Amino acid sequence: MFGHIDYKNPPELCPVRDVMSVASDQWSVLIILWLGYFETLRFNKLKKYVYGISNKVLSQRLKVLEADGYISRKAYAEVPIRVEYSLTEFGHSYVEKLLELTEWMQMNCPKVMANREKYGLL
Amino acid sequence: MFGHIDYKNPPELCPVRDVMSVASDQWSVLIILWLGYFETLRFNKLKKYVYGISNKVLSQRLKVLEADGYISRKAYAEVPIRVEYSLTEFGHSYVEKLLELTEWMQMNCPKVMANREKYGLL
DNA sequence: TCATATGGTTACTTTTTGTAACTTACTCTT
DNA sequence: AAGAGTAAGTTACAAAAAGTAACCATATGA
Repeated sequence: MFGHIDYKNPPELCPVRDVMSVASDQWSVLIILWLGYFETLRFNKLKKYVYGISNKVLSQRLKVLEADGYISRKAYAEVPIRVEYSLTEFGHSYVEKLLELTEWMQMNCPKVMANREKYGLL
Repeated sequence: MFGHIDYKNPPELCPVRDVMSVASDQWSVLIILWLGYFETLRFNKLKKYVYGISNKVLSQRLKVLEADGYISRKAYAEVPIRVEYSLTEFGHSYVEKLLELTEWMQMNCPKVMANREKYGLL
């Protein structure tokens, strides 16, 4: 991220930004966290846990998360078809980092809410 | 985040999601990281470092980040006006967490790029 | 025969972002 | 004295992303 301080460099030279924008996307985070909690989840279950996500965005995110190597998709030729999503080893290493962040969030959430109130009053 | 596993609960009961969506937003992250690197930055400098951000989004983000308590804004009644942004103590505690995440990203960025290549070939 | 289930996709609408020009008020240049 | 420059934004308009809801194939159970 701070590898180059020369801000005139175009973002193409900072792939970290690109990688992060996928991995720390709001929905991606929730998907990865739930897959970390349950070892494997099917499409519709995942949709229920990641409350509020649409089919469209869920399938989009699953694709890019698979492409980036965080999750794996296994389809079983049954009827109706069964598809199972789970974290890869790489995904597991990421979810650990994410959990640290969410713990911080959970701890500091009340503080943020308080700040918002205070700010709103001014 | 996993305080309630009952996925039927509406997201209103999970303010962590709300707080995170502000704090882990793509642009917010970059703003906070740069303010962590330089103690204080003015609007236009910040804009140069956070490469690619627009005036509009920058000022939006600065407002919500201020409201949530991560940054503070000091305006000096000079001509032309001078405005300095910096992290609050709370913001500093957050940037530490963020740096852990970005270090992981930086380390694993090549792996993600490799995964993308592989995936593209199939 | 009609509804149900799965894992999506598609067309359409709404919301969010990005772009670029403009603002205010003072100072420096020509 | 006219015009340009500066700082920190704002605003109107265009483009991109996200949300909504209907639909698809296929088979099973009522």
